[in-house]
Amino acid sequence: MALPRLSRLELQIMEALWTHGALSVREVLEHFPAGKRPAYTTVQTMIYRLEAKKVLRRAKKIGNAHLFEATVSRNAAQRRLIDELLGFFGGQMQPVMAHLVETGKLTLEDVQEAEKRLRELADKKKGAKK
Amino acid sequence: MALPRLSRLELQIMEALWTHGALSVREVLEHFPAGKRPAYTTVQTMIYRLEAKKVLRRAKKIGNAHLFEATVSRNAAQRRLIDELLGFFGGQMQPVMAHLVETGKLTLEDVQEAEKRLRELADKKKGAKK
DNA sequence: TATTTTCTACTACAATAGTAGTAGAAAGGT
DNA sequence: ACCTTTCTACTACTATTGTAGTAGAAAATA
Repeated sequence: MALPRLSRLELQIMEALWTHGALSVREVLEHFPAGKRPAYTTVQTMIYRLEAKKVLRRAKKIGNAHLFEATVSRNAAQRRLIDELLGFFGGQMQPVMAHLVETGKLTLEDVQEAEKRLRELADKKKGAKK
Repeated sequence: MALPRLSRLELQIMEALWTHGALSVREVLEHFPAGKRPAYTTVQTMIYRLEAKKVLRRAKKIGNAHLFEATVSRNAAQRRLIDELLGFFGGQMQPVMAHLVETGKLTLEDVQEAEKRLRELADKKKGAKK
């Protein structure tokens, strides 16, 4: 089964696990920006749901608390997100790039790095074919 | 009020309006890929909800049918989507770019165009400052 | 060991999203 | 004018997401 769609809150929780490894409910909670922390049991519920979706599992137990760890990679989840976004743009990347450039989210280094990669891929393809 | 978050189905409906202008419920329905068309009233319900959110309005009436048109631009909606995506990546665009390149979603032209834009912006900034 | 704290396991409920049926008005065709 | 089709305006129900309370077990601590 492909990895399921993760909601906003679910992703925030997974982020904590991807970044810090196995965590308890309380630790996940504490990785939320103070001020906008949901209730302890809210995080707990979401973690249980993520467990049901099998994107995380109970790794071990410390004291009476379970530690949860991600079972899907951040990379896979990111790809899914990106692909969904692409869906809306029907493959048309110009507007996306344009917006990223205008708002300064994309640096010259980012772009040059991408260009280098593209050229490498192009070369490899040419070499392989015929 | 900022434009509200639009769900998947809502975006699909808006897409039809952005692309084809004012449409009736039935016309929007027909712009769904045959095979995965929801019921007529499903589309109708979503359109009513979009109307409540004020992202579209009744433009005119042809026969007994209303024609609906978008009141927010596709561009604004796209920006919102992109910004949301950025949130998850914490501004780190490398993984996004990498994925786009690997999967061939980004062409060399796309990247070069972006690079040109970036240089223009850089020049303008330098000129303005000092 | 008695008390307090902290967790787990459940349950509950509101909001949003997706899906669609029904009744009756309006238009269209014959 | 009458039957048929097409719309509108409501209503309804399910699934998902976000949010959190409660009861009781387990651990920490006084």
